[in-house]
Amino acid sequence: MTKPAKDRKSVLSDHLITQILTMALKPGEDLDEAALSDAFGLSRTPLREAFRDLAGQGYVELRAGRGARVSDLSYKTLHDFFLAAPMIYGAIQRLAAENATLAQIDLLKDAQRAFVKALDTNDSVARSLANNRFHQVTGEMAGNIYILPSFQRLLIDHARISVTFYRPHPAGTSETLIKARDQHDAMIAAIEARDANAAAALADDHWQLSRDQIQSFVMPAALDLPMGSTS
Amino acid sequence: MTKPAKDRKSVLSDHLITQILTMALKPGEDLDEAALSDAFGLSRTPLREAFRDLAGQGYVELRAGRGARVSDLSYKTLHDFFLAAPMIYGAIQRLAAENATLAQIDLLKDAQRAFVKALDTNDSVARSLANNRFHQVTGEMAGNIYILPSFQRLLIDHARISVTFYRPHPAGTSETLIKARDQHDAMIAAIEARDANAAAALADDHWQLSRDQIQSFVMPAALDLPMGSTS
DNA sequence: GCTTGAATTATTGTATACAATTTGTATACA
DNA sequence: TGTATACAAATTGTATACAATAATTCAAGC
Repeated sequence: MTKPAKDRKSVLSDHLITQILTMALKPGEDLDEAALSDAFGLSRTPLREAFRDLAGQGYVELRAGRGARVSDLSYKTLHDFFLAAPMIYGAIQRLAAENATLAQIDLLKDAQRAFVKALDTNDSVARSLANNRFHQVTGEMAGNIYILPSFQRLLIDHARISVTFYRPHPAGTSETLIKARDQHDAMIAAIEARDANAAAALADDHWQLSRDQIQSFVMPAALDLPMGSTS
Repeated sequence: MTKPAKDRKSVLSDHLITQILTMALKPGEDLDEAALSDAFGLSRTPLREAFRDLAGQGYVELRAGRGARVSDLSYKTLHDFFLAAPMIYGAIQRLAAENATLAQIDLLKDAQRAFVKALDTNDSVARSLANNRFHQVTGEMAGNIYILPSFQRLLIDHARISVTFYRPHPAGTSETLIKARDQHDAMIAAIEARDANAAAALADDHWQLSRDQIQSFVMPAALDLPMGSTS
């Protein structure tokens, strides 16, 4: 009845990845070898190999003699993030438009359908993962092995930052999310039309949107009430 | 007398890294666990961990059930390389100029001194490694964790491509290498002056030089002899 | 009461034994 | 002669035992 070890290992990896992307495992949190090997029915050897794989992809950090912990997400990284993201995403979008196969375009449409569906459910975790999936596909489309590593790391923290600076919207889907959805649609159109410039420009728009979202979180719109009023 | 295992492990990693960068281990060549664990006095467990670390950094590839082999270097990767390199190196140079500490600038000067020294010795392997070291330092200076992963992968293949397309020069140091040396000096000056634009422009020049070198290798200058002449 | 330091405990790192998979080889058959 | 299949050998993956290292506790001294 028990699945082969190979499967258990990838189940563990997938589990940790989603936990990290959705911030269920917080940055800096450390991973307990004993507990996880117990929980997933793996001995420590393959478990530690999984940790190393995740470290190579940037999900966790391995400190000698002190085990693995979830990668940091500091103010410094936030700054670096918004510096690097427009350039890398722009390059990925441009290359995606130039190189995407028809099969990949179908995958992107599937991803977008899942994203739109997630918008309806109001499940912010599902939404973030669906968005992550969408951009992962654009990365596959671009297919440049030198740009991909940086892009993947950006995707990790894109998801985590989105969760951090997400504020639940009172009623219906927020304007920001509707814009994001429309931008995704425009990206698909640009890629399908092989219009690299348009795709790159859309990447910029997408980042403007992300920056705005965070700014409005840090500096919320002033309440429309006179000072000192009691509710 | 035997050193602690921790050291043996890093010795192994360093050894493999230099072997791969200098093409002593060729792309696609596979690494023998048994032989290496024997040679470096390590059991297979830490050895396999080292393989995974190197895989995460892009030196080797791990194929399930079939061990590790040195990362590929195909025509496709060559194309991708020259597409990505100017953008990434430009960004690194720009950020290096903006963020380098004085201590790091000293390190860069040390690296350049070593590079110049290697030019004199006519040892192409030492030269390539010294050049690699120089650019590694610029990466540290930039200090952007999102751009670094792609930059590191470019550095690996920068070294390997240089070795591949290097043609020994008849007498003295080749013009290309002298130009490269001068560009390095200019980079140091730009970084020290905090001139990000100049630093970025120098990255472009550096790439033009690399492209020229490869083009002259692929398309050698025509021999100045009439057809059919006998030597 | 706080700091320092030794002893204890917990956790991480390595080695080895065993299981599972893949690869190579020889033989049978078309 | 070429292909398929069964067996053998080699290699890779996992589990567990042991060693080394880091963290914690508790007591003694300042």
